[in-house]
Order: sequence, then C-alpha cells, then structure tokens
Amino acid sequence: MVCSKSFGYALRGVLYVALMSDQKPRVQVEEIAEKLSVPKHYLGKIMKQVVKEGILSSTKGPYGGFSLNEKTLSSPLLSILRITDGFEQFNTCVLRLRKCNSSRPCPLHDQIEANRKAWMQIFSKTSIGDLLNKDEVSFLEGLATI
Amino acid sequence: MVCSKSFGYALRGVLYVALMSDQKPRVQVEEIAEKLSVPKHYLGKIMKQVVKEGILSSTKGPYGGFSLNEKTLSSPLLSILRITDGFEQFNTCVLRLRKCNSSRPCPLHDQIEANRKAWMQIFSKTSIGDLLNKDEVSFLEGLATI
DNA sequence: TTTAAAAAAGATACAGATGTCCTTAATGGG
DNA sequence: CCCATTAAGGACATCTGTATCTTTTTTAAA
Repeated sequence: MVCSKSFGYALRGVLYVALMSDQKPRVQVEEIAEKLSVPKHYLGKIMKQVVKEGILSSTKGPYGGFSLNEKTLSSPLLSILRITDGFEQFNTCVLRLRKCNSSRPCPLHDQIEANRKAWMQIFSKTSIGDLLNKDEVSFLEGLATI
Repeated sequence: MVCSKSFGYALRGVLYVALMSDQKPRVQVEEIAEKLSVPKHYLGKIMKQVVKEGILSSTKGPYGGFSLNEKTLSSPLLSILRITDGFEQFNTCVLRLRKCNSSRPCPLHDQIEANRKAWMQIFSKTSIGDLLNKDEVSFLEGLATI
C-alpha cells in the first residue's frame, strides 16, 4: 500500500527538473538533492536509472545536468515505478500462497486483484505532465521530503 | 501494494490452527512451520505476537501449542496487519512529501487515499472466520509458501 | 590540449526485515 | 519432585533497500 522511498525521490527529481525547465535547461543533482532534502549520491544513482529508462536526458561535464526530453512529460508514473519498485508487488499473493491465481484463487484474491488494478490504473494513466497540470500546484512549493 | 512476508506467515499460521481445531485442540509451531514450508523459529516469533494481541492462545509444555480462543474467528485481518506491518503505510505520501494531507494534497493524494481506504476496508471487514467460510476452500490444500 | 565540472560507476556502510540458534520459563505426566 | 516437551526470549547472522564516499568518464570552455 506504499511505494519505496526511491520512487518518491525519482518522481520528485523529475518533477523538479520539469519545473525548472523554463528557467534553466539543465539541473544538477546537487541542486535537486538540496531542494528536495534528499541524499545526493543516492539520488544520483536513481536519476541515472531514470535516464537509462529514457524518461530524462543527461549530459556530463560543465553546464551539464539533467534535462527534459520528448518522452518526459508523457511518461506514465508506471515507468518510474518499474525502475524503483518493480511490478512483482502486483502479483504477489497477500497470503503468500505459491499457487494462488485467478483460476485457483485464495479467498482474498479477487478483492485484492481488483484493488491492485485500481492502483495500476493510477500509475499507468497518470503522466509526469499530468501532475504538473493539476490544480494542486501549491504542493510544488515544498518538494522537500519527510 | 503488498504485505510483508510476516503477514502471510501469521495469517496462514492462524488459519492452519483453525483448520486443525476439530482434529486437535493445540498445534505446535513445529508442525505449522512444516506444513506451511515456513522458517520455524521465525514463525515462532510471529505467533508469539499474535498470541500477545489476543488473536490466538498458547500453552507451554507437553501437549501445549497454539489454540483458538473466543476472539480468533471474529478477529479482522487488520489486527494481524497491525502486528506485522503497522498502519504507517496507509498514511505515507507516495511522493514522500512532508506536508501532504487532505487540506493540502499532492496531485495524487485523493486518488491514493480512496484506494487505500478500499484496502483498509478489505482488512477490516474480513475476519479470520470469513476466510474459512469462503467457497475457495480448495486453497487450503496447499498453504505452502512461495 | 588542458582544466574544471558534472554524471556514471564502484566500494563500503547502515538499518530493518527476515532467518537461525541457543537458553530460559512454563507445564503436564510420571 | 523430576523430567520431557513446548512456547518465549535473547543473541546473532543474512539479505535488501537506503545512504555515503571515492574514483572514473565525459564534456564544455579557455
């Protein structure tokens, strides 16, 4: 019922780059980590994966950093979740029964599956861009972590 | 979107004791662990907590073991989840924003909260007894773990 | 070409969930 | 009371997610 901390780091990292994109084309991990109150080096590792997945771009060297690309805004949250949490969580029986599946369900299977589908929907239907177009933009004032 | 392994151990442990209750009033952790293919000593620790919570009873010594009590069958799954996973998971912002709440929501807050409520419902409305009265009793044949 | 800046990559550390083992306490039967 | 049996409790090991630090690679500017 919860995502990893890494997911939060990744998503907020991408959002921060997107928010800054009209002010600066590239943002360094140093700045992101500071603004989000997040461990710098760890964030770096996660951003690297986000880049590998194609959700962001990056360049090394002076004036380098992380930047938006054609895919960024249209990327579903699911593509970040895939990196940080994987999808195993959507298929694991809560009773941890080996052979629980739709044709041979545990007593909770159907309810749980319906619920997970709804979760999956949220993450697949919502894109990075969607989050930026929401009314609740005030949330952006403080991207700082827990 | 997933419960801990400990939750699965605990719930199946309780279910096994309930299933055996007409054959034997008490079941030893040794037997439970074997039948569920679960680590014996670790299961012991979890069962202890389940007893402490009042969901099961136990007695030491010869012919001892774990047994049902008045509360067992009516206990909601939530009472087990509380022991093994806690409820923090229902309140943690997926973006890990410090001050995300219903009056100042992140763009995902409302959707996520609705979904978590549904999860919470499953675990609070479903009791141990309910699981035993389900049609899908065939699942009981193999309580063995993943 | 040299230099400095920044991401990428590698090594190590830490914490919590999980798992194992050994000791202690309780209990029923002799 | 004594003994065997079983849960409870404590100490330690392992594994995975999280975090830190150092080194390497790439790049832009001079």
